[in-house]
Amino acid sequence: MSSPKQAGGRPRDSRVDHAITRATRELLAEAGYAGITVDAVAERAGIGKAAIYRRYAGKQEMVFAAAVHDMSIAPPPDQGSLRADLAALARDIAESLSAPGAPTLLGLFADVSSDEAALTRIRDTFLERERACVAEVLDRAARRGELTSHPGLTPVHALLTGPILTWLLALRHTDTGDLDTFVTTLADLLTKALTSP
Amino acid sequence: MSSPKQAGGRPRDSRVDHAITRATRELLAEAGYAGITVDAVAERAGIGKAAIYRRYAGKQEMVFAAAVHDMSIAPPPDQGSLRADLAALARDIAESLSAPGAPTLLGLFADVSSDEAALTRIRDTFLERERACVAEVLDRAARRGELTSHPGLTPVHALLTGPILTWLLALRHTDTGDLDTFVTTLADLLTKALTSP
Amino acid sequence: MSSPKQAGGRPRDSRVDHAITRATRELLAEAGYAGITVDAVAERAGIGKAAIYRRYAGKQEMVFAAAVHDMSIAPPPDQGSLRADLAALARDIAESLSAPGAPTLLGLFADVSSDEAALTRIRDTFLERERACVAEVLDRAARRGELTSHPGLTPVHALLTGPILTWLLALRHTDTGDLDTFVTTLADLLTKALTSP
Amino acid sequence: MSSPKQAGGRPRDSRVDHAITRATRELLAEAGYAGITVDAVAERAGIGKAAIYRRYAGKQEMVFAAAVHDMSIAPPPDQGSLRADLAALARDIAESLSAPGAPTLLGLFADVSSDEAALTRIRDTFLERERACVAEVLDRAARRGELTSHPGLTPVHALLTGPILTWLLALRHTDTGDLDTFVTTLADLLTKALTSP
DNA sequence: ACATAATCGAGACGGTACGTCCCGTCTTAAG
DNA sequence: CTTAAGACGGGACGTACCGTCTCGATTATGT
Repeated sequence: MSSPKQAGGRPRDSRVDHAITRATRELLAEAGYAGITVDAVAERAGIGKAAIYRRYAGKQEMVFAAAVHDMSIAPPPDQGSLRADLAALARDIAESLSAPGAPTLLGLFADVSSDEAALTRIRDTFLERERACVAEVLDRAARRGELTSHPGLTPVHALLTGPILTWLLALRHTDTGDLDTFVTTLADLLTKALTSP
Repeated sequence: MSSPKQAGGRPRDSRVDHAITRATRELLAEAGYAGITVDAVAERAGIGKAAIYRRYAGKQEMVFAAAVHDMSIAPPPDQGSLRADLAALARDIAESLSAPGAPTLLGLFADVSSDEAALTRIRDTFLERERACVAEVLDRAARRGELTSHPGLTPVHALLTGPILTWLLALRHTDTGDLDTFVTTLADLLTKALTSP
Repeated sequence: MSSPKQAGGRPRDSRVDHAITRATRELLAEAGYAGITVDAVAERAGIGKAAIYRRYAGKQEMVFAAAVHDMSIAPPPDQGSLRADLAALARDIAESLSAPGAPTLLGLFADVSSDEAALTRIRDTFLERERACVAEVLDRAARRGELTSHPGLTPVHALLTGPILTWLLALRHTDTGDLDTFVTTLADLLTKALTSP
Repeated sequence: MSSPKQAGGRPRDSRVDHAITRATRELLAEAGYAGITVDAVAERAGIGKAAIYRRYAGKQEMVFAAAVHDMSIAPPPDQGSLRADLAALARDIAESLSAPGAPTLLGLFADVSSDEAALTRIRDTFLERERACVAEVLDRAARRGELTSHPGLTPVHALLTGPILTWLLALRHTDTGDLDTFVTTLADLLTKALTSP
């Protein structure tokens, strides 16, 4: 993101970095991904546009940098069982994707969907953390003896994140239940799918 | 979508409708949702912009109309078992979401995420069809005696569509397998989850 | 300046042309050539920037079009003598170059001095009119018998316009006299130079 | 121009002064007044921008300092007659204004035309030298008895510099003759104007 | 010898304007 | 009333300069 070059000259002011990130997050929350503008971020942050474009190649990178910061996720503490671990992880993922995260992430994916390099960067930054959490949870289950095998990391990851994303985006308004109920049901179904012989 | 007013005067030219739809789809494939412009569609279609805005309320509606046409799905013929039915349905959904469907749908969702009315329209047009297919497949399983109960339509729908969407968008590049393998694994896991006691 | 293409489509709105020209002239008078901006012109005129860039290739062309309109010059009515004709013409030129004309013209010359094509266009539009006036005045003198020969159109033109421009730009603040006095002295000296054997 | 403060500390490096001046002149010749930038001068000179702003209050001063260095003129040696003196002086002035002098001077005048103080500084530095030369030439003529009276320093100055500036800027491309011919004609006409009874 | 102080190149800073692009609307003439 | 063409007001984009500032390093002078 930032240029690694920092030989001579005045160093970057970290207060500017924070001001950009904070302003971006505020405006994402207020106006959403579609409604954010670089000029508005600069004005809100009290900085010049050049300071933004010195750090990020464009609006997408700026938003990405601000958004992923809200989406940092860590493996949940061991809950004692696969079902409880999955429920905890699902709750974490759901929280990280909640407003304004999900639409922002979606807008980003849509915006960069024809830019393979940018897509890869987003994937690597955001998805890899989730993937590592999934791997940790499955490892624990294997160590407990709950699982002797599983269908692979990617399907489990997809079955965990995909339904949550879909529910938040589209099904929330259809469903009669709330997010907690959905997440619990999801963890339950996923546990069955993995532990069924 | 189209204006209901069409009393007297020259009737709309249906070739214009088709030209708009075809041009939109071509440009979606070439440039993606973020890269498409109304001017470009009009030029490619050899028509005027007014002809588009007479039919659609905006860019989003135009794209939506063109995109959902590729996404119409119907309940698959009875495959004899829940597992096979789920696999067939998953395959149909995966196909309907394949390029350029998924990023387009995402861009639309992101664009309209702050417009509740438009969001509802997209949801109702696109998701209801899927939901009906899921219901049909579950009904068949119930009639066969494979299922005595299930956790509700929405969770099953989410567990079917969500992982496919996520895999197409993000995990495809990580996974070693192909779409068919993933879809089969998904149907398998889902069957276990539903039929496990 | 304007594109000659005008086959189909909505025609240019002449009120927009006038609004641009008026706003440009007002802002030139208020802020000078260096202080004018395209955004300010658009705002003052109550139009979009695109309407300006549809007509002019850039700021320079816009300013030029507005400035030359103020600088139209015509041969003065026959004053009965070369001296009186020159005095009248000098007065006209001085008026056409007076604020904000002279600095504007200068800024333009400086701005485009490395663009031979633009320079030629300015020259042709502005200087040719003056040159024709000089020619007319010399012709009259020849018909009256005041002149049997003259050193050429260009030197006379230069001796008329050059001193006025220089005085307005630089010497006005040094000189004790006013513009009228200077113009009279100039016409007097020029008459002597031309009629001296 | 330069700050008078220079009590303690590291003294200014005169190589920096020369590098600035040379780079400014090179870039003026290449890109003209409108095309020159402070960053470009600094880069070309291999120095930092601060070194420029430590010496000059702004771009205009920097350019002015570099440009007038090419424009210093002195009274020509006595040529024995008013006509010859004027021709020699006209030639000197023409040379001092030749590329890139004239457009640069113009750009400066246009840029500072709303800044009375800067305008005065340019005028005093540049025009006063010319004015002194004109005075010297007229004095010689008076001492020779060629002139008993003249219309004042300012008109003569305007009639000498103005036509040359105008010719260089605008008429050069129209005229069939060259600068030498024009300068000779100018000196001739000016002599007639001054010596005619 | 060593602190003081102004210099140096490099480059980030807040601003401002540029010229381009697109949106959704409006205005033509032709059919 | 629809059509193709295209101008309209509005507004965001990303770039380029301006003149200021901050960094670490250098280079003289005054003690």
